[in-house]
Amino acid sequence: MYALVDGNNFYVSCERVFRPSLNGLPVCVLSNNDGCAISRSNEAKALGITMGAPWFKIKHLAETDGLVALSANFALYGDLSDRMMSLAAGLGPHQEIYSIDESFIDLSDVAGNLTERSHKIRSRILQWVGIPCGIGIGSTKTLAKLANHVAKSAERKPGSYPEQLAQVCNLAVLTPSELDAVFAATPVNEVWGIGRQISKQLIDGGVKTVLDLVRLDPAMVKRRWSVVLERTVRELQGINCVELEHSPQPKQEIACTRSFGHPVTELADLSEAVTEFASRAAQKLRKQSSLAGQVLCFIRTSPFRREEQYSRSVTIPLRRPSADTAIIVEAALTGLAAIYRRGFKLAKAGVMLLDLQPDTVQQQELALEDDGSHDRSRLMSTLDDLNQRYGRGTILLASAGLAGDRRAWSMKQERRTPGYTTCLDDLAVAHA
DNA sequence: TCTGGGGTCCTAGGACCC
DNA sequence: TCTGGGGTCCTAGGACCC
Repeated sequence: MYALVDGNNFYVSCERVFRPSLNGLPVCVLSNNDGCAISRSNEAKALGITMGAPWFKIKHLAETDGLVALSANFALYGDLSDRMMSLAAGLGPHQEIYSIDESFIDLSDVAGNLTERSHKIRSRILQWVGIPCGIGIGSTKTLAKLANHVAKSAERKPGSYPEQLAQVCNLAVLTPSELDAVFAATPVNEVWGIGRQISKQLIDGGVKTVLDLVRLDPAMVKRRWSVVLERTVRELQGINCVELEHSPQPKQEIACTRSFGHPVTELADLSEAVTEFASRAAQKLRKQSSLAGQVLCFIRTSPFRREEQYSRSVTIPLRRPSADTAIIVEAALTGLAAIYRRGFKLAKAGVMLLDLQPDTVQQQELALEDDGSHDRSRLMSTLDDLNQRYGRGTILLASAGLAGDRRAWSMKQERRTPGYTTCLDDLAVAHA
């Protein structure tokens, strides 16, 4: 038995914790560059704002309907996420943190009334952290996800599901006919693992609701679609196919990519950007104690603009696996020089680290004399410590250029809220 | 004028091997 | 006109997730 605890409209809810005046208003949080809406309050959803809607297309709603848009403040969301997760962990013995706002809890050996217990945890998260959650319970992870969808929909859209399923929905205690009714009321595209392409194919084939899907023969589903969809069908039928991850697995690839605030044409500016992306990626790499075998660098124009497109990537193998910022930046810049072409308005660039392996199994080269690698790794730890303590960008490679917003490629963030819980200068002040 | 960032898994097809 | 069978490894691309 699993529970899925999921923060409602998470980023917007985080902003509301520190600005309660936003309650009841249509609010959305924008992606980097204030590009598009990535979190929406219920009121914003009711205005018809879809996930990923470009800001310039919904901007007019600020004047006509009082829509409030905020730049993403990931430091704040990460911190509130940690607090929410530690309370959610109280639900059962094992927790898998699935994303910034979701965690699965293994309830297999938890005694007592799971629904009541979940309501208590939900209230505690709301009171202690300020984030409203939905909790779904089911015998597989896919069913728990579905239950979570029901819990949130029942609350947001009265009449969509029975009222008592709002906020906490435990599918395991429903009678077979109640369960069928829930399945029949849920469109197939709401199922975890069924996206746009597959749901279109299913609907074309007459499979419109979860009830239609759960009644299919898994073997047929595998033949006609894939093992992935077969697993989903089995999970909906109550057969566990996706285990809980008890400990977070190290990443198999690490990326740092950004869209630019303005189009970039010059190699010098691109080199600064790529230096920074590669440095940040290397830092993430060291944080999970890994080494990279290859470095990928890419640049591209904006696919949304009607002009000649240019998109190239190149993968540079390292002579031996490394987590050294200087080596990774050098590889990325070598790659950049190879794919750069003058005359294109570039909109985005990125660095990815591939072929990752634990730093404990590093294959040593036959060294006839001390190659200084020990000193290098101490230098990297010192670099990370200083940037951790005094803030990102305190120490960086000279090829990263000037820090701050003077760079040609810096992203736009015009509606950023304070780092309420992560920056001393931004602490809220209580007035007597 | 203005459209995010960071991941995972699976499959098909090519290269290569005996 | 005709051209085996079986296997592994790698990569690119598609689909999905939040």
